[in-house]
Amino acid sequence: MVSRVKSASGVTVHDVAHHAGVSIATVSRALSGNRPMSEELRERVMDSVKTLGYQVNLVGRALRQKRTFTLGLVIPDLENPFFSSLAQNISRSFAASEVEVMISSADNDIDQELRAVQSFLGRQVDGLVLIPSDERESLTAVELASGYVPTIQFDRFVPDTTIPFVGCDNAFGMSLVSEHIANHVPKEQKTLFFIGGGESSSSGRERSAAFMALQPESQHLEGSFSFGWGQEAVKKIIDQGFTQGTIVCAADVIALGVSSWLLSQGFRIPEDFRLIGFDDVGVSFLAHPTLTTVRQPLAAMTEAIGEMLGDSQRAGSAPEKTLFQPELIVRSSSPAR
Amino acid sequence: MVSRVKSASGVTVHDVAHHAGVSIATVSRALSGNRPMSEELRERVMDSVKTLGYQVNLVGRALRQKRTFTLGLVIPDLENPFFSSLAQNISRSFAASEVEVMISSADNDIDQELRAVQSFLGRQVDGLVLIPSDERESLTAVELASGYVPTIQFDRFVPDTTIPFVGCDNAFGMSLVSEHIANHVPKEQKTLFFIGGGESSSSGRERSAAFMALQPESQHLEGSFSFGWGQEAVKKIIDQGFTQGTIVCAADVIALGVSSWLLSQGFRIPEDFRLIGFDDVGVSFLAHPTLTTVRQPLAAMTEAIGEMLGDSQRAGSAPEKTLFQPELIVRSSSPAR
DNA sequence: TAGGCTCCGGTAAACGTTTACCAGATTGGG
DNA sequence: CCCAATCTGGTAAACGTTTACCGGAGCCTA
Repeated sequence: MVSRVKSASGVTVHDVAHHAGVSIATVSRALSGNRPMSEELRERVMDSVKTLGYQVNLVGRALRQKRTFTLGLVIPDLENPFFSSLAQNISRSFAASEVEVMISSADNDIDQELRAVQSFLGRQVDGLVLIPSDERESLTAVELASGYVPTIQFDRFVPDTTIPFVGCDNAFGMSLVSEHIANHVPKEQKTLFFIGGGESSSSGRERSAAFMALQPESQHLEGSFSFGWGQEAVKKIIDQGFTQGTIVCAADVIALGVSSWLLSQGFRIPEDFRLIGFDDVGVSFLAHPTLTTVRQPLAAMTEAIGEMLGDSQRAGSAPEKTLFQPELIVRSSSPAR
Repeated sequence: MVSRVKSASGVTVHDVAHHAGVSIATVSRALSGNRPMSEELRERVMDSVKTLGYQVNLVGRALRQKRTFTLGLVIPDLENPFFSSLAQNISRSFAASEVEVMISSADNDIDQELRAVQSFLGRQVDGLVLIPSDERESLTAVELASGYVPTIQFDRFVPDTTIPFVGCDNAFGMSLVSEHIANHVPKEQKTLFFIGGGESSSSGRERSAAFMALQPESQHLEGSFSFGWGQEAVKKIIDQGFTQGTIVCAADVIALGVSSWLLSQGFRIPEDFRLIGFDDVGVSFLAHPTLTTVRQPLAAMTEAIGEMLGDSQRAGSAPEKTLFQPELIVRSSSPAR
C-alpha cells in the first residue's frame, strides 16, 4: 500500500504522550529541544512520533507563541517577470532560515491587494513585504499593514509615509545610462528616446524624471511596465519616420517588447537602434541581442529585508529608506564603443 | 499623525466585548452573523469593533474551526513564465471565493519542495495544489501531502500514484500540431525538428513521446523547459547545416528561445523556419512573430481544481485524472496555408 | 393559568501548542 | 548527615476563537 497511515492528520501531542507513556510537556520538549532531557526518554518519544506519524500543528503553536515564522509577500503581478523573479529571490534568501515566505498576488488590483494584506495580518505573519500596486491607491494597504507588523515597501514606495523602503537608486542608475550614451554611442545614433513605465509607481516616476533631467532633448513616451507597451511605443517611434537612434527603457520587459518588434520589422540592434533596459531580469542576458541594462543588486536587496525585519523587532525605528547602487551591465544591444 | 492606533494588534474579542458591555459570544456572533440578534446590539458591537480597530485573529479561528480557508500552491520555478502565469490564474480563480491562495516556490529543488509541503501541512491548509518538480523525486512530497489534505497534482504528475491530477491531453495537443503540419506546411519545410523539455516531468515525456510517435522521422533534441535550452538546441540544428524546416517545441518558453536566436542570426520566421510552441503563455501572442501554439485551457483547468477540492471533502474518491482538451492557436510563426 | 416553544444572551469548553511553576529525586559540599 | 542546589518530569494555564449548552424572558395555546 502506498500510505501506511490512512490519515496521519489528527495525531496530537497528547496521542504521542500517551503512546510514549510521558506527559505532553515532555513531548514538546523532546521535539523542540527546549530543555535538556535524558537521551533514553527523548528516543522513546521520537519513536512514538515516528510510529504515529505526528506532525506539529503550527496553528496551535502560533497561537501559543504569538509567532508564525511566516513572512508575507504581496506582489502586484506575477506575470511580470521582474516581479516573479523578485519573488523567487526573496523566497530564496529566506530558504535557509526558519521563516517561510508566503506569496500572494494582487493581480494588479488594489482591492485584491488590500485583501491579501488583511489576510496576511489575520494570519499573524511576523512581517510583511509589499510591492505597492499603485502609488496612491496602495496607501491604505501599506498603512494598515505597518500598523500591525513590521512592514517593508520594496522596489516601489507610497510617498509621504514613514514606512521603511528598500529599493535601488534609480537616479544613479539613469546617470550610468546617460554616461554610457555619452561615451559609447556614436553621433548618428544620438537621437534619444525614453520609454517609461508610467506614473503610477515611484520607480516609474523616478526613472523617467531622472533620465529626462539628464537628457532633456530626448523624446519621452510614457506607458506601463509591460512587453506590449514596449512594442506599441517603438511602433510610434518608427511611425514618426525614425530609422536609427538609442532607445532607453524604464524596464527590461519594455525593452524586450521593443526588441521583439524592431527585429520583426527588419531593424538591426545595435546597428540601427541601440537599446538599453533596466532591472537585469533573467532573460535579458539570454535574449538576442543580449540586453545592455542597469542591474539592480537583488541579492543584496533581499538580504536587507531580513536585516530590517530583524532590527525593527529589536531596536527602534529602522532607517526610512535604504537605496542600493545599481550597476550598468554592458551587453550587445548597446556595446561599448 | 498617520496611524491613529499605534498598535491595533492585540485587540481581542474580549476587549471588544468589554467595551461594548456584552459577552464574547455576542461579539463573535455579531461578526459572523452566525445567529440572529437584535439590530441594536449588533450595531453597538460593530461600533466597538471599529473604535478599537479589532481584526479577527485567524490563527485562533483556525484552531477552533479546524479550517484555515487557505489553499497551498507549490510551484517548481517562479521564473518560468508558464508557472508564474499558472499561479496567477489559480489565484485569480479563487479571488472571489472565501479561500485564500498561498504560493510557495520550490525553486527547482526537491528539498525546498518537501519543506514547502510540510510547512503548508503544518499550517493546516484545507487543500494543496502541487506541480511536482521532478517526476520521481517528488513522490515523497506528493504522497505526504495527500495523506493529510485533499491534494491535486497539476500540469505534471508523479506516476503510479492514485492522487488526483488535472492537466491537459498532451497527446491530443501534439496530434493537432501534427495535423497542422500535414495540412499547412509546404513540402520544402517538412524537415521536422522536435525540441523537448526533458524526461523529468510527465508533461515533458508525454509531449515528446506523442510527437515522436506521430512523426517518427523528425529529429529529436531533449533538454529542459527553458529559454536558454531553446537557443542552445536551435543552434545545434543550424550547426548541422539546416537552413529551413519546422521546429516544434514542447513549450513556449523553449520556442521563444528558438525564435530569439534564429532572428538574431538573420533567419526569417516563418519563411525559413516555421515554429510551433505549446502552452500559449502570455507573451506568445505578443512576440514577433506571434507564436503558433497549443493552448491549454487554463481557466477551465483552474476551475476544476475548485470543484475537485470541494468534491473530495464531500464524497468519496475523486476521479483519478482529469484531462482537458487543448486547442491549436494558429499565428504567424506557422500560419495556415 | 400552566406548559411549552421561541428568542436572545451568557458561560464555559474545546481546538493543539508551549511554558511557568511545582515537586520529587539526585547530587555535592560543608 | 543535612541542606541547598540542580536536574528532570508533570500539571495546568494561556494563546483567541467558535459554539454547545444553559437559562431567563416573552408569547402562544389549550
